[in-house]
Amino acid sequence: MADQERPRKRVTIKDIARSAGVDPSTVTRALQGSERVKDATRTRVAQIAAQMGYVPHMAARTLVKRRSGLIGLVIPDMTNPFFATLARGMENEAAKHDLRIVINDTLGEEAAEREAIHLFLELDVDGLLVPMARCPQAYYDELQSPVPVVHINRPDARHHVSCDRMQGSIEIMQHLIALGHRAIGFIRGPAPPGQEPKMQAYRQVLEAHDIRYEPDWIFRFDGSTESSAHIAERLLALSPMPTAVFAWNDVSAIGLIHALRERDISVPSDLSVAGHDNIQLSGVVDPPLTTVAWPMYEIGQQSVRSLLSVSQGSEPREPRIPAPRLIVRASTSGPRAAR
Amino acid sequence: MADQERPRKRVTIKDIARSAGVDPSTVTRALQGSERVKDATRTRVAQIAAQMGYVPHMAARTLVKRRSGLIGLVIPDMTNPFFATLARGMENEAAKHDLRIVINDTLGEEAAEREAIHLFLELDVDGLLVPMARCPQAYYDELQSPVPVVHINRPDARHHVSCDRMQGSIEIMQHLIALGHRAIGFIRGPAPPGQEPKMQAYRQVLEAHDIRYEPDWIFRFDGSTESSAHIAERLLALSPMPTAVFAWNDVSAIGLIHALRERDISVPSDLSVAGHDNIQLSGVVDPPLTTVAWPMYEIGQQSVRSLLSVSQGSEPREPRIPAPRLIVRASTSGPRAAR
DNA sequence: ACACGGAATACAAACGTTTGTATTTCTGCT
DNA sequence: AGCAGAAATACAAACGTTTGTATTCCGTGT
Repeated sequence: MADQERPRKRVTIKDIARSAGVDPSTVTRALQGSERVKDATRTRVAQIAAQMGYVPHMAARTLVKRRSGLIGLVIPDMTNPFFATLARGMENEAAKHDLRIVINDTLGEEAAEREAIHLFLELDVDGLLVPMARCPQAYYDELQSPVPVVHINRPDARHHVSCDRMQGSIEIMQHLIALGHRAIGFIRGPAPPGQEPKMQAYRQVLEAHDIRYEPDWIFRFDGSTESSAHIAERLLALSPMPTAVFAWNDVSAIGLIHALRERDISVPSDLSVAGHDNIQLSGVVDPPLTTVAWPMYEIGQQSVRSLLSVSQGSEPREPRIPAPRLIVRASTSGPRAAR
Repeated sequence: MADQERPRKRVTIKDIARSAGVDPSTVTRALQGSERVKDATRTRVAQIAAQMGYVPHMAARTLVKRRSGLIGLVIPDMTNPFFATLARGMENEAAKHDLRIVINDTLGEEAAEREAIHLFLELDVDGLLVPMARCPQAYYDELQSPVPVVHINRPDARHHVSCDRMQGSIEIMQHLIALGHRAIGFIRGPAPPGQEPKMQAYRQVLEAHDIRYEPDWIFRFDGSTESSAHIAERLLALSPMPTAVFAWNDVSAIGLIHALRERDISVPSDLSVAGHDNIQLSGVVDPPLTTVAWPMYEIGQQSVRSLLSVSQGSEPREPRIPAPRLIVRASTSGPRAAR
């Protein structure tokens, strides 16, 4: 106990230099594998450094090189596995370029987002990756950013990587219609309806098939269990009742299915339900969800590549992102009447 | 287009000094709100700094102050909402002490964990927070760490914050037994059985009630759908069949329920299933899961507090963490025979 | 008028690297 | 042996802050 190891001084390059009997500058060069230092010296220095437990001091390096080798990632909601996958794609690509990703969570709050950006600016990151930014675009423009920013899924931004945000939803709708559904409800999320590409896709496909848009068939989900119950009630009160529902994400879809089952409506025999996002549980839930998977990993990789182009001053070529993928499982089937 | 804003030079304290007609040292002091500078100067400097868009350069500060104001958090699996909540508790507490949390994801891989630690060491973090460390304890000991480390849920570590890892499981088991179950199966995770507190709790409660331990009733879940199906098959092949199953986490419980339903076994009427973790979906799934919630947010807060004590050299007092909480929902009920 | 003391500010060194340039040390060639 | 040229290394300045100490400036009391 009480082993006071704390006031342990950091091993610096000078310590190594002294111990190796060379100049600090030779040590750096040796450690960097520079050609300018003799093989023998290089290995000797490396060995001494390892043995002394040398850890480079990023702050000092950042100071003189004027770049930190860090990329700041601003995550709105760590809880959402969606972003976790995105982050992993980024890390994978960043590693190839000797860059590291540091993450800051914002809880989806605008103030926290600003703070996160500020932290990263102080950290002198080489780039900023901002998925689903909360702050207005104007903020990112004004922020006469000394650092390149790439947004994810914000098509109006100066630099961005996005996959087609309507495509997956269109496929879901087409899938439902192909099954024979004509009366299809939609569950929307917290975003204003006008800015919701899923909603746009919903209306667009209806229109393409000459199906009338029914405002009564739009429901709003706020994340709570009560919300699901409420939607189920409203749904049951409708006549005619829709035969299918397209939910804006998997959680809302699963919540709805549960609320329906409690009311003796079974999915998909009485009503088809499709989700969006392909979260891990969507395949294991009962019934397994028909849903859409976005290529988040690839988007993550691509956004790092774009960031690199931007920081080299070259306009990144329009990124090619694989399309969202429709995943048909058991929560959708033909409507009762059509069987 | 092509607005070349990139080679924008950083505004430094010297720039402000020049513009304000004072010495750089006065600027720092003004910015820190030191008493040594005249009110008028202080406000003038602050104003100029704001107007010039000054952002402090952490690297420089870190260099001279020899502390970064950063805490490194090594997250094994960002995908797990469990850790997201933990991280938020940490952020909340850290903010109170002017500290910031930076996160690095390790995918649960040992090599990545080492790298993460190394990055943080380079970053000169003031502390390390390591939940569910993968690397052997010896690594953290040897790593004659120049920085305090607090582990989460690793009771054998020098400094750690953990909640009682058996308590919740004991309550689950007692709950099942109180319902009348005597034949209870257990689904274990990837960890070796000996190191699994849930398994220990399982056996301990059985023993306390003079119920014989049946090795045949232990199943292993690896995260896949097939694994769930396989467990269901094995379960059905048993005779007598257990009347309840305690699953080591919610995902495995939900997977099992699904596999059972496909085989016309309904939960809880034919078989009770309890989970662990209280993930968001556990309340919304069908049937809603009986499970255990760990106070991750509080653990997060406490671990930052402990880190602070450790870094001040004082042995942190044994942290008081609220106990895990049993959440009884619909996936458990009395066994058929007992009704 | 003078020294005194405190308030306000300026000076300068330091933190740990990197890097351009100068210097030394080799090597091979005549 | 002498020398050019390359190879290896040393020197020194710089990056943007902070902080201990020195300096200047003022008002006050005698």
